[in-house]
Amino acid sequence: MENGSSTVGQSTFQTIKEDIIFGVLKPGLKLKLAVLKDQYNASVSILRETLNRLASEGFVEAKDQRGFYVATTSKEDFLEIANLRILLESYALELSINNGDSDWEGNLVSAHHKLSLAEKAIQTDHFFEKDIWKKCDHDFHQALIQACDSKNLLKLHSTLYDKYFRYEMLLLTFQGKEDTEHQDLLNAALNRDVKLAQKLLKNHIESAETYLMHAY
Amino acid sequence: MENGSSTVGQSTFQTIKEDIIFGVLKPGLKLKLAVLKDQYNASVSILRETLNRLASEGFVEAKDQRGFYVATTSKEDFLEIANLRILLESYALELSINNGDSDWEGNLVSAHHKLSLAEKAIQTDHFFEKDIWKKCDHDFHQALIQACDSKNLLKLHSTLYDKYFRYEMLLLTFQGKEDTEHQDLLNAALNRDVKLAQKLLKNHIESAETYLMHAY
DNA sequence: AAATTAAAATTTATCTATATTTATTTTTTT
DNA sequence: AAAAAAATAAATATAGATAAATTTTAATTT
Repeated sequence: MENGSSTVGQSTFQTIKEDIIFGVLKPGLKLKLAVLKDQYNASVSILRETLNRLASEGFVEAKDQRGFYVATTSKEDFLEIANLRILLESYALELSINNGDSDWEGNLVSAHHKLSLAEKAIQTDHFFEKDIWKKCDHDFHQALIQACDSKNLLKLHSTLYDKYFRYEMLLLTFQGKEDTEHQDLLNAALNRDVKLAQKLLKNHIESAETYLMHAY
Repeated sequence: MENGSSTVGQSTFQTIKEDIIFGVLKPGLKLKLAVLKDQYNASVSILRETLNRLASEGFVEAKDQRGFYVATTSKEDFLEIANLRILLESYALELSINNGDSDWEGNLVSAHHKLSLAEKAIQTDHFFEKDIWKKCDHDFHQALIQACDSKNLLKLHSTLYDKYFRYEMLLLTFQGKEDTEHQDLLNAALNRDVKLAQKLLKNHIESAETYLMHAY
């Protein structure tokens, strides 16, 4: 995973965050500075800055005087996150649908197209990179709510999405199911049907939710 | 403002955060490390950790390679925050009212009592510390939603509350108005009337909102 | 042998000094 | 006056040193 970020701090942050999301760094793992130093080629200061940021976002737990740990996972935590994602994404979706112009539609159609390509690829090509699909899924959901006109909301949603996605990665061997959910969501959004879009979104998140809960 | 926090990092974080919320550090101010070093008696490492955390929460803006700034304020930002607060706090309130046991009621009554004392004090005693009142108001709203049974939600709400509160501090000379809003909210919660409580909460936040918008 | 205590080793938290970039300001040149 | 070059300031990054706390290990006691 390349990281063209400008500073060492930025790229270390990105890398460790992704390693947590994709399960490379397992829940509960103690993040010893000396180990991370070698593993990520960064100094202690940079690592502490990074871990503080990640702790603030909730991907890392900072225990006073006894270091940092990868945030633990639980059924309860997952349900909280799923419900919050529904709440925020539904709200953002409504604003966005009522607000979106032709640029919004264009970007949305584009994001959906890329996503459907990735979904096809992932079904045939077994070695298709999960992180590409992740990015497409993320971009599509971002595109849906992009016109909500609230930076604060987009930021909150983005973090929540990442946390939700982490559970998908941890619990799913694969998200191989044939589905028209994204297509339906796209259509509802383009038809400016807020209620339907919200309903579909809720189902979309909850269906993954149900599926994931079995894995626990 | 005392800070009995365990580590230097924790207390520096608390102090700077409060200075931003209470307007000691003005919006847009450049936070030069050399200056902060003297001002807060902390080393560069600690300050960078702190500022990274605050940036992650949105109280500070981190510009790559050109340092940290106190987050700027705007009408739009304030409206976003107020609306998000209504969304999250309403949702949490519903969960909490449906969930709360007698402990919850007890804490709530207690928090309300302290708040009303502080509100009385602030009307007579002109030198009554704003931060005490702030804490009481915060504690009351926290107590309302405490039984929502979602750590993620409580964390998100807490940050949002602080941001909202910052605008109150920046724009309000004083919150001197006689009001029964908190009392009404308490009663609705104790009566387990979700709809009424949500309506009152919305009014509560929006009334301050209207008031603050005039100040801009 | 289990529990307690003492000692040693590890790790975190913190600060300082320093080097390296990058950004900004000032000076010089065209 | 605009562009280029030089000088300055500030942020970023690293390393190392020290103190304080935690964890592990060893020794002692019951």
